[in-house]
Amino acid sequence: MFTERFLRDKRGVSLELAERQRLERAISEVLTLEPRTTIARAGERLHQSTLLIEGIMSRYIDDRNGLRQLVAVHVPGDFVDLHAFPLQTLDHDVATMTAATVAIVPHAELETITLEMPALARKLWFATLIDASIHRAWLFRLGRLDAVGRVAHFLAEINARLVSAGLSDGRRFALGITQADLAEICGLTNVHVNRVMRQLREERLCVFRSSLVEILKPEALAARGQFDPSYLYIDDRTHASLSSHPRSALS
Amino acid sequence: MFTERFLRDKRGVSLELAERQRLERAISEVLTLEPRTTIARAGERLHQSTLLIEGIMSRYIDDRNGLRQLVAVHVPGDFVDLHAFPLQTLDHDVATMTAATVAIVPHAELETITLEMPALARKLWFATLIDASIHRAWLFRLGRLDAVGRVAHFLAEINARLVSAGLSDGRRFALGITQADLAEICGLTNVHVNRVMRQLREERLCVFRSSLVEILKPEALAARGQFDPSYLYIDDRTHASLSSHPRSALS
DNA sequence: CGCCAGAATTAACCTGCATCATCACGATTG
DNA sequence: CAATCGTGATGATGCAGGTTAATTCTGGCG
Repeated sequence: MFTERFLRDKRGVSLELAERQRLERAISEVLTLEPRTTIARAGERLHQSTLLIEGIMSRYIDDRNGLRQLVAVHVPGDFVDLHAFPLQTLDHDVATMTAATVAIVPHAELETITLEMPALARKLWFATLIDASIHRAWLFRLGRLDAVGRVAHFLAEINARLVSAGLSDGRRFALGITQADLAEICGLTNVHVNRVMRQLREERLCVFRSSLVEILKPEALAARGQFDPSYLYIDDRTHASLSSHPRSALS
Repeated sequence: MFTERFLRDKRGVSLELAERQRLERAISEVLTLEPRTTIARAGERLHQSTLLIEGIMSRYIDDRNGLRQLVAVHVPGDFVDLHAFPLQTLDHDVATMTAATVAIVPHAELETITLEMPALARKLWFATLIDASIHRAWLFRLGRLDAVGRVAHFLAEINARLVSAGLSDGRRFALGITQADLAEICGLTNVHVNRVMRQLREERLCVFRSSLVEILKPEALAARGQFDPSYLYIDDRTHASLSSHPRSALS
């Protein structure tokens, strides 16, 4: 079951058995990829999309000076470049961060699905809109938070998403990325990220060591980053405890 | 024809006559709105979406201190909160910036369209993905550009979009927003935006006065903001001249 | 015509983060 | 085993942009 984590725990759109089976049938191949492998470049015409099964992937935009801004980080269960199906070409590059396993879904299959299973098509649409929602949270992060807040917000987000994927217990998780990656995510320099991590460590909020993240005070970390998980559209029943805002708790 | 500008000049997805007529029929009412009117709040359950016919609208996320980060600015022809149809609730607020005219489309109508006209449904999906693409360009802007670059990038973007909507000649356009709005868009303070505008004026790149924008050197402005319009998915035939990158020119 | 509110402008001061440089540690390679 | 490289850690210095506050400018309106 390669699609096991896709849309798992997402509010009101869990897949029907038939839909899941149809998606499984749509997979043409399963690949393992090396770390730091680019699988799609901006402007290329794409004829397939990529469902991430294992590992961490990223999407990024390069600037004139070779610096890059990450615009998305993907965890297992994410349909990384599903938006390439309606868009046909992308505005950014797509790459693995760690070693990864991915399932390839030809656009021709998605085409058939949109014609034959409109309810499933709607769920695919929904999945791409969650990515957009995460983009907006990242805009908030870059536009309104200071360095410590940005890192705290990102770590709280990735923790929530990994909990949802069954890959974090809410306090500890493996995240095979470096401080330099964190810098490209948060719009900072790697030097300053290092100082931020020290501060988070000294405040006993969070420890990041050799790609293992340990969150000591989840609520305090979320509060420091003004993190409110509602933009992730995770089903409330499963994870009422991730918020820094009481109003998001189980009602 | 309220849908006249919707998906106009968008690469490969112009509407068929029947599709446009179907969309027109889906409109339940047309409203005029005051400036600075909030029409949807984060978390509310929505049962309709809003097509912007005239005026400028925005979407924004508030922070703890009452500061806000704009995550989108909309021009006539944009289906402002179409993503509320699959998502049902939004992660942000939606408001007018200027006085505006909007067409209301009930989600029940969109529901019918997805069942009966899958090709049109795909184009609606496409429209929401352009918004996501713009989000990514904004992430690049906030993460990698300095203050002057951010403002230059935004003004170049909004110019390109208004050209596409037939509301700018490529050099001059009305944009009923203040410097404080610009600050909320670019993640700056209004004081600093003022400094930036003076610099752009002194460098004779762009003049912004009482909500009228005049771009003196479009190419230089785009270059200063590293603006490459390909993320807008505008049909190349119509606007090959907006880029700062030769490779985006008419081929 | 004077009044007023919102917007733009400018100045003085301060700070968060970039920049540049160096060093330590562990893993990988020849 | 030395050499190299990737990653993390830390100090010194400078500047872009934030903060605060005061002063115009502008358009609308009685």
